[in-house]
Amino acid sequence: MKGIRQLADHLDISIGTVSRALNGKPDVNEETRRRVLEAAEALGYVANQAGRSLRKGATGIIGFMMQTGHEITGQGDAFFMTVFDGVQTVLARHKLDLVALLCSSEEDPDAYMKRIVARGFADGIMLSATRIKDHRFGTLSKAKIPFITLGRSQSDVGQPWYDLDFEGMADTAIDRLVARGHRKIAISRPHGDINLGPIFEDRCRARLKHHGLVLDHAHVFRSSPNETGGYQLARSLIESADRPSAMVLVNEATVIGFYRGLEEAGLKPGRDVAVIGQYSPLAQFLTPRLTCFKPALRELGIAMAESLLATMPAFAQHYPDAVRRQLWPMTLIEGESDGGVLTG
Amino acid sequence: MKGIRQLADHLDISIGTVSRALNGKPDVNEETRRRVLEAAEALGYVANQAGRSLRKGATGIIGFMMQTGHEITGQGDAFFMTVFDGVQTVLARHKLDLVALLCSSEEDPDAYMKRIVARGFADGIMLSATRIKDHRFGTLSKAKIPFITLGRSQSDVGQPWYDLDFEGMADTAIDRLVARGHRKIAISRPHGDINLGPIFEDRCRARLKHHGLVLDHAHVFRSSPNETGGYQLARSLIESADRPSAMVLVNEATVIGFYRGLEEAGLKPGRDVAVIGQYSPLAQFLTPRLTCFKPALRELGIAMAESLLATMPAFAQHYPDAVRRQLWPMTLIEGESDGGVLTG
DNA sequence: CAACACTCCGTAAACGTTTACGATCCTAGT
DNA sequence: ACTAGGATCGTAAACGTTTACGGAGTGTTG
Repeated sequence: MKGIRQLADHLDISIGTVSRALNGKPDVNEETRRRVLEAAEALGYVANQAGRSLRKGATGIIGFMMQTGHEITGQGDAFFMTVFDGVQTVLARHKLDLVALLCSSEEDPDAYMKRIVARGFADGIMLSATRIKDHRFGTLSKAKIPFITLGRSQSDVGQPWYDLDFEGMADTAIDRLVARGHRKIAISRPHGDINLGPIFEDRCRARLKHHGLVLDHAHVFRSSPNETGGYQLARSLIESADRPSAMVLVNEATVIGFYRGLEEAGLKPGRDVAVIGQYSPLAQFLTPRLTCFKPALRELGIAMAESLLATMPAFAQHYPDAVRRQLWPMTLIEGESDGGVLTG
Repeated sequence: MKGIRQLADHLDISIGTVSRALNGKPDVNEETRRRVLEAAEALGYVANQAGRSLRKGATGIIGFMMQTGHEITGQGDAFFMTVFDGVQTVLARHKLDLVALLCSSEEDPDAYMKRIVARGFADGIMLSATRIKDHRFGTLSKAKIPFITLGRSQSDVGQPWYDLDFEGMADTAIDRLVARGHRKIAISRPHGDINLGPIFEDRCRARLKHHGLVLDHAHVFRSSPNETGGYQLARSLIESADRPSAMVLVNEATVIGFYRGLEEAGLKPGRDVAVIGQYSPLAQFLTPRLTCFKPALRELGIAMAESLLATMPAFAQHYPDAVRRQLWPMTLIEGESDGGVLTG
């Protein structure tokens, strides 16, 4: 089946009518519409995407940008896959397709986004791993491409965003540790310029201050968001002067390396060092089970997709009260990794 | 910048010349070419993808299909991300873009592939999680879309494929366990119709037979390719009559759940039950460290991309001796999880 | 000087859609 | 019977490129 031309000839009607029939336009006889749909099905006709995009100036694609090279995307694929799944269910309603735009580790993320934008790849973009200064925001904004971010940034241009409620996580984690008698509490934040870093550190510091405690700068550790990063984190913690009795890990991928690092030094998580982290599918299979914060990721995907569509003129009508920006709650899952401080 | 028309007007030359200059065609004066390139750069002109695809009948996109909903893609994102990274480096040479095509858990993979093919989404496709009978092969073959699979299938249509060398893994793992005195060896294979299942089981059985041993059907376990699947696997193993002393896990995501399951029953991996698995970033952080088989994934991506391009007329010339099909080797990483059987 | 070759460039068609506009036909109201 | 208006459909332009073809100009050869 070549194109709409052949389909029209086969039915002996004009291509205009065929197009209208296929696209559900009103001014076409229901009987003809039925014939057209049947013939299209029978002959396996599907509209050519290039032709359609060219004419309509839209691609019907929503892109989700990710970085390959697991240095950065150490977040575990369960994370993104689950979010994607939620996004999909919303996009499917509007016959939009979701694709993951994969930026190679060899390419600069900002340059990559420029290419994607210039090519007119997608009608809307979702992006994560937001940095403190993130040029992708400006690129998208200038090109007037609707987008939403998972994560905040100083480069905010008024776009909608969602983010995990790391503030809530910080507060609850600190409160909990303090209540269990911990006084010297350490935290880890992603290294580099990931925006989450300062947000989490500042909030932890503030909450500790609220309890009359201080967050020692030497107790703010930076780690790669992966297993090895967690291992090195444990090493650093062990060697640190005035060793803290508790650690809050903001990145979920570090926890297993952290556990291992402690164990090699004869320290047991939950007994010698209290550990609180972010949920990952591993959390409940660790020994001791990790006390952690778990976001509802599929629902996050749904909400983000709706928020994005609400900013796109073609779909906004369907989402009059989508929540534009939101700190996404995480629920506490109690494990045994955050025991109290040793008394005596 | 609207289109090539504006750029041509601005330079006061025809659009034909501009197009030729931009695309590196020979019959254009080098001086004019320079001017065109400079102006394009200055005005930020980039060719509209829809127009170009329409005319050329090609999109410049290679798609890699994945399933969301981590039931299936429990393989860990480090896995795919690393493969992608390799693929990218090859595609970049030809200005091809790689996107991940995400099939929602709610949609049938075969139907999804049909949609993608019909839309003319990509010039070439890579796919994984191949099933014993996989209709995607036929869909792609009929549409004459070049594709390569990561994994084999009975639905083979002569397309190029790569696969991890699970046969080699089976042989080496069995040999190793047998040499350490194990006689009752169990294996786990993915449940459902993933093609890897029968391949791995058959090879393990054959290798055991080679040693004069039999693979009891009751000792062939099926598990979901994720942490929970591993946990349930341990439960099943523990409850099984005539309990095996060793287990070979073909899926890397199951290992942590398996460890946990054993521990809860007071069994120690490497002492009470020997465990051999497939590498994952977790492997070396488990206690005991997992003895496992590790593929070079980035290189796999490179090789697969080259093999795919070799089947595409437009690029074949660059890859005269790409390896079309290949069992990708895995190297043994020795941990402490596969100790010998208890004597006495 | 004719003939030819070569370089460079402009013209226009083609790719497959969607959609504004107008034409046709039919029904109903006067 | 005449007109208004609605239902349905055909026509053709437009979207932005690439590329086959041919033309103009210049230089080279016999």
